[in-house]
Amino acid sequence: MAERGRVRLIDVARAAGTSVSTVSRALNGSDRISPQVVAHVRAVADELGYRADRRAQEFKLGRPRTVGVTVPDLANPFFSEVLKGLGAAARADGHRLLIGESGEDPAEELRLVEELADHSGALVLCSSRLTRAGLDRALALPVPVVCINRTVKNAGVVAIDYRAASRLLLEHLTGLGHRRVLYVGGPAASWSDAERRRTLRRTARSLDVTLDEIDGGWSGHHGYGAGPTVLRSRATAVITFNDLVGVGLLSWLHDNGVEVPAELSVTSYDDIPIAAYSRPPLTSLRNERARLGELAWRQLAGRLAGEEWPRPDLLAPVLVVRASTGPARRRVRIRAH
Amino acid sequence: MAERGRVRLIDVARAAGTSVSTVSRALNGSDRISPQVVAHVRAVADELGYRADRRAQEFKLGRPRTVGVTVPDLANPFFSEVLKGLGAAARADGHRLLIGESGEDPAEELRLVEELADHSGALVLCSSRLTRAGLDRALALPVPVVCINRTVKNAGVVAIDYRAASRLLLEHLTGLGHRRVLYVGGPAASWSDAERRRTLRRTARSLDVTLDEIDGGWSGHHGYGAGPTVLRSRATAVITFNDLVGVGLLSWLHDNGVEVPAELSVTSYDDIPIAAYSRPPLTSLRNERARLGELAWRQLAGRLAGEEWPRPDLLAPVLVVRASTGPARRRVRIRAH
DNA sequence: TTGTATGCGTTATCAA
DNA sequence: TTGATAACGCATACAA
Repeated sequence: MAERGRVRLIDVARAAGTSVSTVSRALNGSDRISPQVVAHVRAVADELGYRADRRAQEFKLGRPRTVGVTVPDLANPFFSEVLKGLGAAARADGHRLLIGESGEDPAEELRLVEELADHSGALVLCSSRLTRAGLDRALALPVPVVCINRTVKNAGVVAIDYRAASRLLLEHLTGLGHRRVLYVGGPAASWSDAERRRTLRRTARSLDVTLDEIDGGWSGHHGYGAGPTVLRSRATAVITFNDLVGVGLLSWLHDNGVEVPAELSVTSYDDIPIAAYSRPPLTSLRNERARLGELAWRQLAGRLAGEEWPRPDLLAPVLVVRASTGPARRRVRIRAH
Repeated sequence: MAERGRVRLIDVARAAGTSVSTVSRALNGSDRISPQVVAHVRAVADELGYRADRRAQEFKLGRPRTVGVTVPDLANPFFSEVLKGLGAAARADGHRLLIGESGEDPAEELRLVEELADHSGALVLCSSRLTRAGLDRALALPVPVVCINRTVKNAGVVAIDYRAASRLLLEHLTGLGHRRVLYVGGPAASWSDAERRRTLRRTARSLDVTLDEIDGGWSGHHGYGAGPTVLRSRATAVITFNDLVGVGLLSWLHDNGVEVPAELSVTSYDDIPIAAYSRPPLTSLRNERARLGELAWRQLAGRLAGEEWPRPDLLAPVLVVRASTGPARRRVRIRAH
């Protein structure tokens, strides 16, 4: 019995010799109804294999219990973890996740957001690549929006505290004697990357560290490709946009005979699981990604309950020191290449 | 103007001085309608900022254009890629992805499947951990189901050709002189793991290779933890369940002074991006994970169009040989530990 | 070509 | 405590 022959409320009512309202009440546990009727209706419903049409229910009831989420890239472990936390929290409150991937493309993300909004009661934008105008359109939609890793007015905000993060990183490096640091950047439209650069610059100034920057990306490929530029620089320590980039860079350095950390220290943001198993293991900033997702749902749940947006949730990262960072070497040796 | 003040079809009709059906037809591009009216209605609709309620539309029209997907673990890059391919293909055909994560738990997966089925027009189970009985219940749902990496009757099937995969791996190893191989397994309820074991055993027999097996898991942690057992074994080559396990194992071997591949060869399944950047780079079986998702959607699309299930799509992997495998050493040196 | 009226499956309002 | 009926927002068969 395919979709067509589906058992409806009225079928149960007929079989039970009663009305749809009674059946509805019996099944939904209303109080103003006799226990015998409830038992009878339940029995009949079971026998017929009745399953309520949840779509019709939600349509009638109003807001869909679905949370729309956009991520730039599903293959990035950072977002996987955020989705995990978000999904678990939302699910615990009876909500589902509708997920869209923008492919790092702002225009596509905007299409996605409008599409998702049509089927969701709330929206979460992970590391949104939306333009300022695009974001305004998103916020004008008739659903509450939380941004993860992007600060925005009139919306929920959950983000990593990059100010604290950058300070932890640079203080660790200066503690090891590094005075010249190179930052290998991330995706162009990334707020996180902009924020990392901004806070690194600021902190570098206050710590009297010389900070150079080059463009990069988000994957191991980008890190490997940055190898030659890194080597040509006069930096004794490198900070990469994330661990994937860091691991890619480590790989290039190894292939080209550069000792880490003896000749060059490498460190990065995020501390995804693989960071512990790279060679050498990567010093990285651990952040509670799953918690980002969880907090996003908390904010949404509050908002849906009629509350105002709370203050942004800022998550402080923890520096996990591993073997990829060590004392700065005395002299920068320039190699031909 | 929040959810309440939403502009409906009837509002547009009133403002345009016409009826709902005319507006509906004008907006949906029906043919039997005069161009002037269309223009007028469109103008009014724009002015009012009308956006059709897609939920109501789909409710009225019937099947939801949503694909429900379950994965054991969102943080596993294998599934991320599958989701990518599936999402892109489904989206190109106007469908969205409703995603649920089972946490490797068969009972949770069953709950998830029933929940997703309530809101989807089709289901994709990625590496389902469902019991036989659970799977039967899933297939009894009024939506078409495709299984990725699990063979099942009366459903769509898209899978990696593990028979070919295992043969590629073992032939590569025997070509290097290995006669004794150890397999570090995956998650308990995993069909993929069972299939890898089955095909490895069979191929090992035909190639006269001695195959030992130990239990493992799916993460780097599991691989690292398997280190001592691996070392105690008499194998000259190790095959791990996937690259994450492989990378974890490499890390342990390095920490304990075991040279790879001089003393031990390591290889695995999947070839996720990180495999190319591990130290040493991992010999692994590349499979087109995104294509798995894409093919799953193709099967569903056909089925939804009224066709029968096609034959299972089997994807042949390609062996990517890197530096983690080399000639078998002559003697197995047993170390104290 | 346009308008009226019905129904999708459910819940909620109102009488009985 | 129950039952008939009106919504929810839209699309469409049918009537005009």
